[in-house]
Amino acid sequence: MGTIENLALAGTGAVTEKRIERRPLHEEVIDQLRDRIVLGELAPGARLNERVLCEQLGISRTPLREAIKMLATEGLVELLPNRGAIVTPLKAARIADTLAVMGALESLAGELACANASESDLAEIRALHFEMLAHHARRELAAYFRYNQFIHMKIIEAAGNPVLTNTYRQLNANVRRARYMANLSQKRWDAAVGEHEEILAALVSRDAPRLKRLLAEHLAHKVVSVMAALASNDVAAA
Amino acid sequence: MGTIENLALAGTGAVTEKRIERRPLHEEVIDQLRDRIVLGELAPGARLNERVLCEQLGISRTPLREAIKMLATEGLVELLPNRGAIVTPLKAARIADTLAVMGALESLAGELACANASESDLAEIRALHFEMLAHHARRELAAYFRYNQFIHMKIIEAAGNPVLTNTYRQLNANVRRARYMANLSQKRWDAAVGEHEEILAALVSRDAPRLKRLLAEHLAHKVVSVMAALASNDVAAA
DNA sequence: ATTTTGTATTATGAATTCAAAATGAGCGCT
DNA sequence: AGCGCTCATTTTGAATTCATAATACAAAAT
Repeated sequence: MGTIENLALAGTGAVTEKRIERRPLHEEVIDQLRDRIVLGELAPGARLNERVLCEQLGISRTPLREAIKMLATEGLVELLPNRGAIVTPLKAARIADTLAVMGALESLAGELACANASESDLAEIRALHFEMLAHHARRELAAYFRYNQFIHMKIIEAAGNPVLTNTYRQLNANVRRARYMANLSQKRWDAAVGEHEEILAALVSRDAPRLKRLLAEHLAHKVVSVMAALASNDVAAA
Repeated sequence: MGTIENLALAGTGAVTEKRIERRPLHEEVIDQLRDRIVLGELAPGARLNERVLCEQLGISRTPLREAIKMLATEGLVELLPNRGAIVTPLKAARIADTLAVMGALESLAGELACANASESDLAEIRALHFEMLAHHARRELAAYFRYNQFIHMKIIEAAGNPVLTNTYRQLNANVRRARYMANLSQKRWDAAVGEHEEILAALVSRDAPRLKRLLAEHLAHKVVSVMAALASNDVAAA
């Protein structure tokens, strides 16, 4: 089937950069599983039954197991020797630890972003910010969260340090799971939006010290709300 | 055989908590490979031939491939679709990025360690420090490096944040490879030891701001020496 | 009734097999 | 001689098979 597409493209002469790309199965699988874990579809503590997952994904155990091993080093699943794997339980202490590390990284990112962000980076962040405002105005929590994430990731990326981006992304996956449980109050939601306004302003004016402080405060609030959400339905112990 | 031991123990009544523990093969393999990569035995850019490694390690391809996938998410190897894996090339830019992130983490660690380190943590760090001094006195570079690493890791651990420890450890593995090429000068070596004295003093007196500053300076020097070492024999491009 | 022990079942761990892609050598061609 | 092309070989990707450990269950004994 890919062949036909290629012939068609060859005929046009317009080489769209759409490479054929057959992604390795383990990549496909890891993305699927990661999504399902982050969205809570695979709940914390849930067992990963290889046979079941194989049938659901329509693959054999080999690439599945490779994906599970990779998710384990990402920290999203835990390997229990001879007893398979479970989705890493959401422990309050661990989430708190993760957020602390993310705070340190955001601080670095703020500093670097003020120095290195391109004008187009800023434009994009501003655009995402307005999209987020739109969803806030419409009280669309899920969409708001998504753009909120986009903005934070984009700020990190604007720092221009791929290692930083990667590290942050991995840690983030682990707390995003908790985030989906956090049904933040209207007041807190409004406040968070306000904080984002300030963060954007600090970044645009490339005021690193102020940006760092704002990011730190923003994170501190996030810690409170996430921990509160966890406390309410924290049961998943090891 | 385990049975006999157990019977013998049962007779004594002294139940030593020595569990049998058979580690999964992929763990054994990942440790072996990680060591060989960090020590440079598997050089940056080197291809990982599955058949060859299987024979050397005396295992089948399945656990080997699992280990390789895990090393890939750790960043020590790169996966080239359909063409296997190579040891991640040491690029100066990437190392610099990694060190920047580690700096942010050390800063956090310093703060937390001043607040959370137990007295036994401090005692252990002091002990390691003296071991390091001994190797410095004898001009045993490799042993010095090892204890240097121990000390830094122990400070991180003393912060009492397992996520921080893990994250730092992974990043560290990536730069340690470069470190082995750094044949630092006598003068720099002596200076580094002096810095460690100060770091220890700041930690013992739990002077967080001072410790953070000292760690930052120490890292800055490390950046210089590592980058210099890389520049001299930087060839391994992707 | 409860606990323990033996057995059957199931799930995971690892090796092997099969398939597909990439590499490399030889060959004909211009 | 240089170049591209085909085909054999090698190597990786994925599925399957085999082995072993964990679990569930039933029966027997206390």
